Amino acid sequence: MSWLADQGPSTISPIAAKVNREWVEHALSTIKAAGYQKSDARREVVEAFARHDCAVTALDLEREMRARKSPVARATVYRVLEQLAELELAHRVDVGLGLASFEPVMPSGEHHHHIVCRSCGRIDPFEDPGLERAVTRVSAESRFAISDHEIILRGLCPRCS
Amino acid sequence: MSWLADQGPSTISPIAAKVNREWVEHALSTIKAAGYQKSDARREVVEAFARHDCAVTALDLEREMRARKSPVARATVYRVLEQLAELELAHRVDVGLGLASFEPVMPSGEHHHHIVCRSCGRIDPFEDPGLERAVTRVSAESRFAISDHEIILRGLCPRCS
DNA sequence: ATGACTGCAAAGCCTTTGCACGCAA
DNA sequence: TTGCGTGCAAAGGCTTTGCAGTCAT
Repeated sequence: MSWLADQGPSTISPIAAKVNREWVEHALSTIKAAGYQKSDARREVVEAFARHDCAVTALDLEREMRARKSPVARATVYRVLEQLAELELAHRVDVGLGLASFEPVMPSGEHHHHIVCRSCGRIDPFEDPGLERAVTRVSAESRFAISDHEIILRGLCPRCS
Repeated sequence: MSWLADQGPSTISPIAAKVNREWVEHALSTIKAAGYQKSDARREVVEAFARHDCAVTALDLEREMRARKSPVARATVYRVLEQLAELELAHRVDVGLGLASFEPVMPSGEHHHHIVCRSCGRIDPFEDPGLERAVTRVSAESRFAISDHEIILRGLCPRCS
């Protein structure tokens, strides 16, 4: 079994949706406040990222920007994503496909988790308040200072089962 | 921030504990039943693996076996772990450190989840029946045929916070 | 004897880093 | 002008693969 991604776009984010302007502004102002200077490349990455609300990889973003004729160097994509993660504007999620993916952090605090098909790699997001409460309780009981959590369900999607 | 592991043994499994004979026998018989033939290298890997009850990487196992003067080629370690995963004797867990780790699957079905320190990389296991019930409920409600789940809490360990 | 398994080395892939150039402030 | 930011290419690190030799059956 190969769990490394192949050449093509990952199944994580097949489509590029409309950019989330609100999030972009939130992100850009946070970035500015953190002392970073303004640049086209960074804005491109932030906007490309803001078209997603579920896990995307750096390589996906690179491909999308190239397709839109606003190419940004791969290294820069990684650097910007790293900065976003540092500023808590992005969370790294690791769905187990061997490559890092990220998703935007909503200021509202709302977030979701992932169901991954072990056959086709399809990823669906889900939310569940009860589960969320349970995780929050466990986090509070822990001796760690928990700031984040990740839940992944694995199985076969309707089509593959 | 570098999230790739460095050269040394990962913090995931600092010590090699006593081998779990019971699990080894369970594994070896399952492997045999699956049609694989007997070999020293495979047995070594299975035994090394059976010394762990939390996440270990292929490279950890390679190092441990070499330290025990029973070296097994890296490629073989990966191949055996892959076979174990296929036979559901091991689960791949992805704690987000950029390398794949595995843990033995207990026939009893008991399992735990992980708390990862985002500063030092320390990984603690935890169990929580209430959380487990919530995940099970969500899994059942999903349209996927869920066979497995993974929960990761991230934050700062007592020493780092 | 036949096919499976191992070890070694090379290749692949994702990610990071070094460095020279360009741009923001 | 100063130094941050970018692009390119090379290096790093984990994982996989090809192949020849060895071992189980």
